[in-house]
Amino acid sequence: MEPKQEASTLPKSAKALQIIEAASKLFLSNGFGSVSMDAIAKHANVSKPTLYSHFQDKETLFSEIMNAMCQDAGASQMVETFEQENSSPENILKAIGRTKLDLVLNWQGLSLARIVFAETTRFPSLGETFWETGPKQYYDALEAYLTKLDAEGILKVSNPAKAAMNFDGMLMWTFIFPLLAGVIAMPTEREIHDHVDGIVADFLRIHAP
Amino acid sequence: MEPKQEASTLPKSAKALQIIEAASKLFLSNGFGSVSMDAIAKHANVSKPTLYSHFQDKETLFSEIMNAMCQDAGASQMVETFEQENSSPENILKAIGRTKLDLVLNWQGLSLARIVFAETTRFPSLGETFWETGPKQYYDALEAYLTKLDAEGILKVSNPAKAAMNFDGMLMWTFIFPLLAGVIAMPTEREIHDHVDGIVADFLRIHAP
DNA sequence: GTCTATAAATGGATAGAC
DNA sequence: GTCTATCCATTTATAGAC
Repeated sequence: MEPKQEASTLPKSAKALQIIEAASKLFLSNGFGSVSMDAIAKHANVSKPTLYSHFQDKETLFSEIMNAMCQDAGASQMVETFEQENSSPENILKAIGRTKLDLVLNWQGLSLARIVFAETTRFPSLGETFWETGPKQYYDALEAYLTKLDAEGILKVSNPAKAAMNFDGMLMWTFIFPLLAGVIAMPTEREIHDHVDGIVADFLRIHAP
Repeated sequence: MEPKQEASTLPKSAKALQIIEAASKLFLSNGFGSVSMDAIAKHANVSKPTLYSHFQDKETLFSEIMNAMCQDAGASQMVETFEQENSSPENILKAIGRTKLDLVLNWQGLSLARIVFAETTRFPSLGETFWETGPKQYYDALEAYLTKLDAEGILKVSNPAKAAMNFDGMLMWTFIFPLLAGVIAMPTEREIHDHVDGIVADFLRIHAP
């Protein structure tokens, strides 16, 4: 077997991609335990031996897929928006808030959170990858921005790290908690918009100089 | 072992209680999928036919136990503390905050949350029971208290329901989110105490008249 | 009512043909 | 590399003895 110039990202064959796609969907929908390798093979339109030729076992498959998903979900969106210099802190914070909520408040984001929370005791790397690639980057960036606002005297933020978490807590909790408990429907864009405006107003009041 | 006038609440035999106790522990530790009826029978020191004579099937057993646990966890602690009239709003809010965090930030509370979030799609009644018996009662009581403070002009709370959620969000998020993701250890009493003080200060600043 | 033993089905993983 | 067919362990659930 000669390696051609095929392997650009990583040598993933078409079958492997089929498997990953099917498994992702099934794991997100049903968690780890109640998804069988039979079901994955069936939905991917491959046989079980093919499945096992690409992935060592079920745990490895799950770990690889979920870690990749955490990275995709995190890396893509958390680096932008912050500090288009020509906008007011109020508008920047609103943009940050809406970006965050848009990222999380949808079917995939919620499912990912469910899985991470449920399976991180059995797969510790899952929680770590999720945290490092997602929330941590967000909090670090937000903390840096708040530190800057404090240094410039625009806001008074004595503990930027705590302030970032509290901002995010107010932002998320109203929606994420009842959503995870399954007692409300996904909020509309309008609801999200209004909520963010309210939270930013509260936050600015807390940290008024 | 003769059953005397034991059964006060509901006719639960000794064996049934053994089963419930063992199953509760196992479900909390491992979720629904990966706990087998064999394991439950074994830990309860009963045979499988005995297990099945008391509970129709695994799903029913899970549902019954978890719903009962949600009720226990909710009913016990949410009704007290509010409004010992002789204390300042600041101190009452701090007491409320500490009570809530003490209730949730422990091994059982966290496990319960994991299960509810993970399994509420398959067992919708789980999320509903959890919400109605726990968080909802808390938020209703807090909302009522904030409404009163607003009416008395002590604080300015234009939307008490939202304010209650935001208070709880700031209170919980710092701990609950990284705990669920498995990336921090359980906070100490000291950390909780300091955090609550900070949150209450922020909340009072938001709603200063 | 409770247990031993087992049925019936499904799970993860593999041998061997193509 | 892929599939058919299968192995073996485990799972849910029950029949029948005590």
